[in-house]
Amino acid sequence: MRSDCPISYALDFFGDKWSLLVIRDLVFEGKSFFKEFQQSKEGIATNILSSRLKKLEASGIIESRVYPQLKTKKEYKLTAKGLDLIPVLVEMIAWSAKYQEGLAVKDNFLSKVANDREAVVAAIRSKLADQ
Amino acid sequence: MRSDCPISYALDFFGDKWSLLVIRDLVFEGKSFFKEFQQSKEGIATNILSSRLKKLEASGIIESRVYPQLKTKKEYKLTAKGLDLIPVLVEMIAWSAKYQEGLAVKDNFLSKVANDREAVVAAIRSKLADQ
DNA sequence: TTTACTAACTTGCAAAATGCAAGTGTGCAA
DNA sequence: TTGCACACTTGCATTTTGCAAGTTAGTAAA
Repeated sequence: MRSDCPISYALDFFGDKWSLLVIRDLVFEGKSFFKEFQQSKEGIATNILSSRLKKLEASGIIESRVYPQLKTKKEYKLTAKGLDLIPVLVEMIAWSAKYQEGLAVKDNFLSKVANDREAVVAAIRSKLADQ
Repeated sequence: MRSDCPISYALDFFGDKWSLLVIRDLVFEGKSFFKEFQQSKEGIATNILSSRLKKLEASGIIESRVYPQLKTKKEYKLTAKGLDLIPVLVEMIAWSAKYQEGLAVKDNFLSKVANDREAVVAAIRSKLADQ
């Protein structure tokens, strides 16, 4: 930890170009497996992905278990601490959508967030819980 | 830009360990000058600070002008695009405060955010506007 | 039970980013 | 015109990242 600043604390967890993309894949893309993360369009290298998954797990943001149906696979999922990052992601999406056209953001996302941000977060959470 | 994903887009701006700390200093610490950023407790190197200020300015998140009272100084301030990152910072602070005790977060910050997040953001904005 | 296949890493090495110390250039005040 | 403050810049060592090529272990068909 670099200081007692909460922003600095958060950046120690996901202040890089890749960690939040893994979390994005878990939250919005329904991904759970190493290979799925690897196939995301940003193209993360396998060594970086491996180190990020380890760091996120050590940080208590994700957890993993051997996938029962195929024991060579590991299944990753968000912990409560990881799920609580959804509001951060939502604000980042809203900010990006406001300042850059053409991003992959659903049409009425901005108005939904402006109108009832809590409901947007709750909807994302409940969709995840179904899986 | 690595992809059309809004999270990825945002990370291209501030997906590192330093950019958001500069923005934090601008938003919460009332800092405006190179030396002030440099003196923050995390200890940013001058070359990194210089490159981050340039990148943030090129991105339209901050702007600078020669400080009239002392022309060797440059004064940095947030643009509208930068000010719109306040909600992201607020969510990050709330997340950190929830999961780590002892951080420098005001006592009732969490309850204020839970109770009326918009008001918290508006209060930060209006305090900044006074300067 | 051998062979092939798949998934999740690991390793080696080159390239890029970062950290640190020591400069440089410009304005200002004595 | 000397000294100083401030905002950078430079050089170099260290660290992190990116890429390609392994390695290990479970699975499934021959």
